[in-house]
Amino acid sequence: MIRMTEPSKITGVPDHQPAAGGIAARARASVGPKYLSGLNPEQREAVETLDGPVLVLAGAGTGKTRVLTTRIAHILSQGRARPAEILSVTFTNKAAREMKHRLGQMLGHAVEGMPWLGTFHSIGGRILRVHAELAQLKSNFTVLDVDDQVRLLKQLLQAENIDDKRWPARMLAGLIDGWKNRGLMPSQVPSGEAAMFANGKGGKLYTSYQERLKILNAADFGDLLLENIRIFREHPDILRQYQQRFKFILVDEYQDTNVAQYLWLRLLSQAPASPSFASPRLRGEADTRSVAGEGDSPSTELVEAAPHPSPLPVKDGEREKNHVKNICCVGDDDQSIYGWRGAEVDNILRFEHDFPGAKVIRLERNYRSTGHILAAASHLIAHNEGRLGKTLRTEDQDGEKVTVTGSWDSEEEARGIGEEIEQLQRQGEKLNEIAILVRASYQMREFEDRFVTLGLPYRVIGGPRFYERAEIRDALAYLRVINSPADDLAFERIVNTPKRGLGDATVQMLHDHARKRRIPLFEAARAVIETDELKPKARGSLRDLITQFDRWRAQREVTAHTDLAQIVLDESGYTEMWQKDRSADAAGRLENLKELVRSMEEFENLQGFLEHISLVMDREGGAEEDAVSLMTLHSAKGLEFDNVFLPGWEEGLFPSQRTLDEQGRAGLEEERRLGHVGLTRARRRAMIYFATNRRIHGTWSTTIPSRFLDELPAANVEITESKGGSAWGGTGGFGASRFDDMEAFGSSYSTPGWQRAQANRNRGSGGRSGGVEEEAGSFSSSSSPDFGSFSSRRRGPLTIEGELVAKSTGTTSEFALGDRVFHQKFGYGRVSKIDGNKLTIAFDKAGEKKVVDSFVQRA
DNA sequence: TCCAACCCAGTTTTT
DNA sequence: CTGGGTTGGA
Repeated sequence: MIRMTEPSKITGVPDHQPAAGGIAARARASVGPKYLSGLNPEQREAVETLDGPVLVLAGAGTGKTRVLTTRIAHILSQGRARPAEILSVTFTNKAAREMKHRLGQMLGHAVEGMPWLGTFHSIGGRILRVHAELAQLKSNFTVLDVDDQVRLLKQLLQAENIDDKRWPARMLAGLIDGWKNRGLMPSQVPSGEAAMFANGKGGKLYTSYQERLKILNAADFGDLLLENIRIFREHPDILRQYQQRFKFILVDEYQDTNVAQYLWLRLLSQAPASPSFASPRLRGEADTRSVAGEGDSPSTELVEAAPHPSPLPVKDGEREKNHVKNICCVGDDDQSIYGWRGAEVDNILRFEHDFPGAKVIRLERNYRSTGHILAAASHLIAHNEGRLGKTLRTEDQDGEKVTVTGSWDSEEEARGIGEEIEQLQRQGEKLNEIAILVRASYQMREFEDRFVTLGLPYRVIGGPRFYERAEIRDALAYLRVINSPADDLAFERIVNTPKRGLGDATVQMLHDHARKRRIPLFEAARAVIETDELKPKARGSLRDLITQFDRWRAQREVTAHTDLAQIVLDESGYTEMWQKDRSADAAGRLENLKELVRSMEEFENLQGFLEHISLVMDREGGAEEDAVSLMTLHSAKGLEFDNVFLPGWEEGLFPSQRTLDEQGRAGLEEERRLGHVGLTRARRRAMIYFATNRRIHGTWSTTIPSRFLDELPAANVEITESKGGSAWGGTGGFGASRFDDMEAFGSSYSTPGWQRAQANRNRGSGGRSGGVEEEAGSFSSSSSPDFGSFSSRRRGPLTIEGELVAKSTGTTSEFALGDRVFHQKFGYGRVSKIDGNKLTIAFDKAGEKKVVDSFVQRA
């Protein structure tokens, strides 16, 4: 059972990978350990070069994860280090899990867990908990999510009397996050930048934000690394301890590291400096002085500590090779797509400079895509200037050319792709092997509507992650308040959720009280209910809430933490709140809550659960069923599919105008890398689309094809007509030939959705220029008057339509007019019209929609 | 305190 | 055109 979200698909390590080429390699392979067999010479070199800094430039589909895991296995089997002496960092939990999984397979569970294999943040958090007191925290500190962060900043803005309309808390959160990404503590923020926010108050706000965090015993994501860096710099003995512990360091996705992560790695990667041995000054150390002397004049600090665009270069001769630990960074500069989030492509581009004597190994053999796809992707990315340069090659066949298809508008684009997917499905392709990769998430809607109409199963990848969902955060907030009564942010979050009549006024009052007496909100509440400052109603419900919390805390001693969570959710009325909710996603939310409680079992106790949850939780595994995947190009990184659709290649959308405006040439290059990532997701077929007209913010505008289309090599690309026949073996072009195809397929494949698609297709690309007026996701076309002009010309569709009519007059639908139904996407509604298996439903929330009956169930 | 009518702004996302 | 957030009335 392999599903798209399964770890095994994250990076392609195909079974069909040829044996290592080259006589020497083959000879070695025959004598080497078993895990080395099957590696190609470059991969093998990357695995076996254990000493000194190594940069593995691993192009898409070249077996990057395989190299990383095999390298760890090699280190262990060579006895060079014990599991606990290897630091191995990834960006995502998914990647970390995947590595653990593969290591387990490779080593046959011989090695008990790798304690230091994890994400930057989880490892940083772990280290910070050990030395929490050095960051004025307790070891059980809370990791704040974005919501908490923003709420806290809002309060600070209010306290400063800053108009949070003009200076939104979210913006400040972004700024602070950016500073932290760059490794800047409040005192190190360049004054110009600090002044940008709220007329010069930005820096001060950052400072007071940090102070508040300490009081709340909380850290945000940025702190997990930044506080590590601070501790390492201020306490060389502690740093040395970690330097000695980690004999080997491995880094995944190095191209995505930001400055803070870079500094963190740099500090850890230095050979432990023995007191008797004067170690050369490294980049990381140079900064130490400025931070250590925080009271010093700000000017020195600014000069030294504002590493932008990248920290100070290491001067030649500053370091000898044997002072750098065995660090191996794996990455692909051509897949760096997170610059806007603080990632510094520079880190990977400057690796050799930062780590003199570094061995650079290129993995260029691609085991994923066909020749045409690879050529197209390589050509495209070759237009970038800021890159180290790799040329992907494959021993696979050329395969099918990459197709480029123009459509009149985005709706036709969605129709065309929907149709093509059904075509592929007919050819026996699994929907799981089909993906649509969009630049911006708003493009998804059109496809969703289309797929709902067609009854085509699809799944959206990405979107809000599990622990980011409101219901999960609410539930966690309850548990946080139980765990630590001083967690004001959590208390504030749930004090009136579900509604208890404790609104802004009450909360404000509690705040005043708490601030005056310097006590947590919860304690303030306890005090306030003894007074008559609140109206009886509010006072009563606040008292009830506090009594409940006291009871839950008492229960904590005698109840398993999972049971406690269930009790809290039920008794607080939180479960009930969603049970009463009639909106479409209420059921899903209740399901998520169950999942949350279930997931708690993996942890020892409530404390342990809360400490890890914010770092480790991610979205649920998703259904196993066969479905088309719909996601952004960004979330597609690391995945692969046989068939990949790339819609929306238009100037302004892709490359995104905003990125171009804000980042200029660097932005363009990042967009191009995004295109490269998109293309290289495809194993066998890559299909690019562009539309001439697209609705942006509600208004239609004409667009021009993306410049990236011109950058594709003509030899590997085929321009098809608005619904190309040739892509799947037809004669191409429209008119009679395509029509024949339809007739041929009509007999064996005749879902109503498919038939509608045929009708729509003809309407959209043939007769009229638009389709603009058609309501998205509706069935209007199949019964609209102009269908006549279509059917009068040809017999085929008429027959199909005949069947459809015959079907609709029968009593095939299990639904009756006025039935209450539930739809996965639109929620509850009432059937207002029935036409065969097509239902018109007036949804409570989503309005009137037409859907296939198999998509709804009786409510 | 709560809900409904307005108004405005509008990529990409992990931890 | 949508959704989020704010404002105004009950």
